[in-house]
Amino acid sequence: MELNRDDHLDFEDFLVLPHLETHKEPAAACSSLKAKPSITLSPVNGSCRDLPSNTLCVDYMLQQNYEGYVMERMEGEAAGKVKVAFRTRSCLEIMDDGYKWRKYGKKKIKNNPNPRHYYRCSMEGCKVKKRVEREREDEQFVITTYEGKHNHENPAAATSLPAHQNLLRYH
DNA sequence: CGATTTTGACCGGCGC
DNA sequence: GCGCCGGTCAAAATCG
Repeated sequence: MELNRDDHLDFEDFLVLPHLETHKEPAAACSSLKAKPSITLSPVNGSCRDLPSNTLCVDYMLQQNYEGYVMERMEGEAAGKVKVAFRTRSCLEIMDDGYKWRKYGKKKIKNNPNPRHYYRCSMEGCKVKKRVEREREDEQFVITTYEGKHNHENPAAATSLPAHQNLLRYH
């Protein structure tokens, strides 16, 4: 099963509101996060060519914080679900993406001194999962993975603007 | 007092 | 079959 570039729309189902100005970052360590993010998608480059066929790598620019993300279409029982992983330069591991998350696990992963955190969407009946871990080699990067699709609106988007308008607002 | 976090236990898949 | 590894459970602690 192949993915195509239009599937990037699913990304917005997970990370609707990258309003980093609410993160209260320590000013000295995270000055690069102060600017409001803008989002553009650029063409896939060659850096991800070893990925299996059910994954798609897309470059993603969040102003001064470079992102790359990988989408994977699940097979078997989880068929139809999409997994999205991306890398963030951030000194905080929890980013406010507009959804409410309940933590359900923490695990030390082999070859990584930093623990991995497991979250589930706390909305009733919503099975979306998220995991967050800091990269081993470069501690300034955080890897976030979303799995599944929300069965409800983003609560933050519902109280203000539709999701795509929230994105536009920061351009 | 309800919701969430913490934390070790538990469990299932996989390689040997 | 066994042990490692990553993911989840669940009871107790903590939070608001």
